[in-house]
Amino acid sequence: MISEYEKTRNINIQRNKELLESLGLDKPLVEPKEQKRKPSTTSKKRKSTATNDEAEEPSQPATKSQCIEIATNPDSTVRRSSRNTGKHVDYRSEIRGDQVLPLAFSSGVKISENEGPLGRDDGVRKHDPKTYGSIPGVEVGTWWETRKGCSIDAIHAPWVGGISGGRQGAYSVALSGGYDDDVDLGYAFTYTGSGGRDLKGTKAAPKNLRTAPQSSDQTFENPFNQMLKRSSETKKPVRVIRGFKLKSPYAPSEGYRYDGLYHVEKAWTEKGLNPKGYLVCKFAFKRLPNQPSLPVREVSQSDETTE
DNA sequence: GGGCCCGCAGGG
DNA sequence: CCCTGCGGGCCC
Repeated sequence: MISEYEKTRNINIQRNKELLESLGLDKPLVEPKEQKRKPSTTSKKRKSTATNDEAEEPSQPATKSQCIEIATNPDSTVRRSSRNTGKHVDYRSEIRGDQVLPLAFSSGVKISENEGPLGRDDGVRKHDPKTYGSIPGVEVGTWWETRKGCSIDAIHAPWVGGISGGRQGAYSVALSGGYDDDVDLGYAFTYTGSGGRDLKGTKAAPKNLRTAPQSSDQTFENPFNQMLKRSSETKKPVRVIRGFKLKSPYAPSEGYRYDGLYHVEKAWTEKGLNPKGYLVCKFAFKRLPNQPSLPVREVSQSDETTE
């Protein structure tokens, strides 16, 4: 028995896929090369492309070779899971003891060995997140345990919000599975806008939430949705991070990963995947060429509730 | 697992 | 100031 929710979701996903196809986004511009991870033993070097300024120019994405050359530091690859926070897990002995590696590492979900926050530990930014294009020193594939790390490294400033931007368009977006009918092809994806959620709850039950179910239409009046629409006009590059909650083969198994620059190809509205069919703002993203290929999860996500 | 409630950075 | 938002921690 397929639930109404499932049915609507399948329809929406199909529609969004067709939309991406109609835009020519069903295939990557460049076929991803095979991801070879050579077990280098050279010391870690972090190339900081010292091209600051230029908030107007899309800065160059890091090349693939740059990322691969970063060596594996055995001590720094110890990965903590946000799900295990406060559980007093000795990750180091876990790895050295029984050779169990965290999934994010063993399945090759990372591209770069970079692990944030980079640079400073005091939480002060070295770079301004209110810029278009890449952030100096932060390679495509850089991984953080929490959204706070993304913020410190100026990749995506908001700790919760999915969209950050300015007058000429969005600076960055976070894909974290907030909307079930979004389609993620890696090199292209659909994204749902902000708003239309009742974050306060009722007077009787003031929840003071940060996220909540859809309870009204989204519109392009919403400043964040407006920014993304602007992006589709100005073609400013948008930084994209993918989070572990995203249901996609391109999602990291833990934490958040910087996946490089995308363009917003189209903005539209459609009936969203919610009980009342409230309208949502939708956006089609396309990844810019000449960036490291995205890692794919080996374990397929068979979390379909097929019963 | 789910419910609740919190700080925080950003934008108006 | 105010309010928002694809987190996260804690408690159960």
